[in-house]
Amino acid sequence: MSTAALPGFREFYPEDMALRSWLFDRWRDVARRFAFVEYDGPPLEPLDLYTKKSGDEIVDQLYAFEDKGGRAVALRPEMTPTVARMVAARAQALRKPVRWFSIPQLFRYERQQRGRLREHFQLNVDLFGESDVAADAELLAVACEIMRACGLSADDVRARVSDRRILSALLEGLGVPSPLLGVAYAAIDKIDREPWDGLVARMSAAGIPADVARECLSFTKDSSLDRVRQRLSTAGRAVEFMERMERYEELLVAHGVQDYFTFDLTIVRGLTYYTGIVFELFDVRGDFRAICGGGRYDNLLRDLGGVDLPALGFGMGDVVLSELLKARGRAPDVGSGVDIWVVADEGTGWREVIEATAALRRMGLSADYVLSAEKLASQKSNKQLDVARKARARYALLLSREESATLRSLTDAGANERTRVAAWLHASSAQEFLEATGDEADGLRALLRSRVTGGGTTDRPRG
RNA sequence: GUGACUGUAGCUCAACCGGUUAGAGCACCGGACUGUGGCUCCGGGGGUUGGGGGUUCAAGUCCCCUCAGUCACCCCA
Repeated sequence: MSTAALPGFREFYPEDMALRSWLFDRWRDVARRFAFVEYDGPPLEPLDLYTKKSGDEIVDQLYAFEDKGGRAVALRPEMTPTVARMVAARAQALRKPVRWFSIPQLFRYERQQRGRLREHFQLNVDLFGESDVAADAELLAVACEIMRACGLSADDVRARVSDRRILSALLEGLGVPSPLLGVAYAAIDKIDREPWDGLVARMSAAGIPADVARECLSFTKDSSLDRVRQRLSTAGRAVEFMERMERYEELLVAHGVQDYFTFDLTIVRGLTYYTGIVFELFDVRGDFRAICGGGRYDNLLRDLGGVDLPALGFGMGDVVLSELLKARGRAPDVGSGVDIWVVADEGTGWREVIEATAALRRMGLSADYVLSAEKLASQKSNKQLDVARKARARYALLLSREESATLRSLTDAGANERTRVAAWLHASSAQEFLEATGDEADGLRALLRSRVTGGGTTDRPRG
């Protein structure tokens, strides 16, 4: 019996955890800037929550079992049913529009591949109670600004945007009978992955004339807003959807994210509950799976037995995005160590080191030292500095007698300064330190200010 | 769930046609040296060659099974 981690489940060593935290920080920060607030729900849910609405294929891949009370339960595979239930329960009381986000860990039992595990963390951003297309644009802007916050420009990633109502109107206009729209969707979904002859053959076998099938593929493949508008000029309802899409693009310009926007009718999202504009984020080079996907699902809350509230949202997983960031060299330098390494020098010992370290820690700095009292006594200061460098400490504080010390930068040669330890040794906060030191210890003061104001060490791009 | 390919130290890789005690770099640990530095030198720990079975005088190497990973289907958080 193996006790290794289960297939498809990850262990986060500190360097992995640093990247994950870095990513979560960016997710939360952008969501906050867009005025979304964070919520969470249960990781374990009644099995029925998913079997009722999510479709059979998702049910096949559920982590489902019977608990000790005989209940049929499942680890959550997606967040949407949970948030729909939560919003529906308080729909009357919530101020609209409702802007919520969450970072749940989700589970699916399926064979793993690169970018697809049995567990992942997924940012979910949802907006309830607003049917205006402005909400659709706002939602995509969140996703695009997250890309920007991660250092990914429109040269790296693009949003491909579609609307199934436009696609279906177009296909029907081209001569596809409405009962066969599903067949056409399936073919269009594979438009870049399979030879067209095979796709046409499959469509004609299902009853779509071969020339119509070929026209469907070639038109959707190279569709632009202008071309589609010309083609749909006579179809009344489709024109309304096109005008909505054009308005959407204007809004994206105002949000400053139009560079990321691409109109692309070949996006066919799998989930059946989408009702309007849908989008996916892809890396431009096409090396990875979709980074993010979402859209409008105006009927879901009503269908789940709740209230009738328009809704839209997206999910963005941590796996593909992390891989993309690493592959493009945009992942942060996560090897950074502590702020200060305290060194015993000139006959000082463990007592002085620990007292100084404790004071630094109370100020809010991270501080470390040679933990073994025996080694601390025997190791020369240079040996301790080597240890500090290997630990990637940013500064070393060399304690000497007369309660003074030298602050030495380990990243910036020559940036040294003397400080009187006695002045701040008993400070219990950053504020006390700043008051006690006055004009002295500029380096320490600067370090402290950068730490207190949130200038982290983990947001430097890797070279 | 189906198929193909790949598994050697924490990482990247060696090991001739099947032939002695499976090696190297990086990383880690200890020491020497160096008083503005991410050196240099010496030493050390670390492997049931994914696991099990088989063929053979002899298996990291060949065969079978299994587990894991990668890729393509399926499908898509």
